[in-house]
Amino acid sequence: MKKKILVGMSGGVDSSVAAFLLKDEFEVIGVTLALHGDCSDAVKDAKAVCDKLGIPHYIEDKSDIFKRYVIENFIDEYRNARTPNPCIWCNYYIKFGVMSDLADKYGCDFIATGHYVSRGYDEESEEFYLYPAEYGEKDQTYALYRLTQTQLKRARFPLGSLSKDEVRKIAESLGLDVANKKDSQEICFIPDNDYGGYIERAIGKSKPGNFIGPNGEILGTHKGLIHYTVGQRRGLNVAYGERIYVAKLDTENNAVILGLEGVQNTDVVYADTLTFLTDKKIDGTFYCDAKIRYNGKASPARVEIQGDEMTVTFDTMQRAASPGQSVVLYKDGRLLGGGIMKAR
RNA sequence: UGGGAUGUCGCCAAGUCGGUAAGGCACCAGACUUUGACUCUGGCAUUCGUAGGUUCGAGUCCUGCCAUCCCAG
Repeated sequence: MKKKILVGMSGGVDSSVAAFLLKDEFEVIGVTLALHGDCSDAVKDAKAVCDKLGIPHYIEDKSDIFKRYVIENFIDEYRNARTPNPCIWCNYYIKFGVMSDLADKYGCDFIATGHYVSRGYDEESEEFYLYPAEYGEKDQTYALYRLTQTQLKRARFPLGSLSKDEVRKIAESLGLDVANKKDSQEICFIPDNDYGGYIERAIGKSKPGNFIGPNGEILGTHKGLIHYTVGQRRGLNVAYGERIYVAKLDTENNAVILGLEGVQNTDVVYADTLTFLTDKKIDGTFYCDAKIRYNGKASPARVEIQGDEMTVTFDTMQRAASPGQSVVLYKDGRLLGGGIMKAR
């Protein structure tokens, strides 16, 4: 008898094709989570796909827990002049947290998503690991670095070795309406992409302050710290004569410190809230590859871990490492783990 | 009030002997992107403080006026 697997269906191409690919090996059910706002389109699309694939489809409203674990953290981080990455926590708490509970509820052995990552099993350590998608440009390991062995044990990622093109082709061949649906982007719970406005609606207007130039001069008035992030150039409305970037958010003085090209670069970042995919103890100093943003490639770096904090020193300068974002480590082609960056 | 200087796009700024408005920054749009950013591409002054004059033709020459800045008072 086939094992039963729960596929998280967002209504997009990726999860749809993932569900299809698992049909041979598993008894598949599709679940769409209602997490925020109006999900009717996503639900409708996912339902249509499931009907076409001939698998059951369920809808689960988890907006309360999404709000508590993802949205509130997002707002809190901005309130502290940091730049959060909500997708990281959503994957941890929702996609592989809540979904695990749902797998139990529906009697499923496994959980699958449409992430472009691959999972492997290491005989020696008897542990599962994740490694980047074959087509690197779509790799999503960065967003999954907080997963644990427990979560990994249950997870399946059917898209790890496929390209986006192939996935769309499969969807097309199945006659799925979502085959050419545009990729989702931006923060899912902020459809108009105005995160500043979203936060201000939640916690009130952010307090304006000064833009401080490279020589300590006042260059203008900013709209409130939440509107800026390290490395940002656009939207400053400061005509300095050459490109100028946010170097630092100074919460003490409610000021945005600006600097010329180069100030946003650094070769060392500090992180805490560490987590690793292995259950084994990771400690000490070692070399590996690391990256500080979702898009982009990992660069060689030296990692020094002390307790729940680490210092990552890159061989080459990195652009715009913002407190609140994650630094993710890779070793021997595998996802190792990572942490949340903080100001020194 | 005397003497000097300047007034070209939101900001900075090119504009020879008058020949039919560079560029940078900002801004806007698009591309890229399951986070924030970055980056890239495209757009962006029928008009040169203002009113006249000279000229085939003026941002560029002449005159008046206005504004700003500086030095004298």
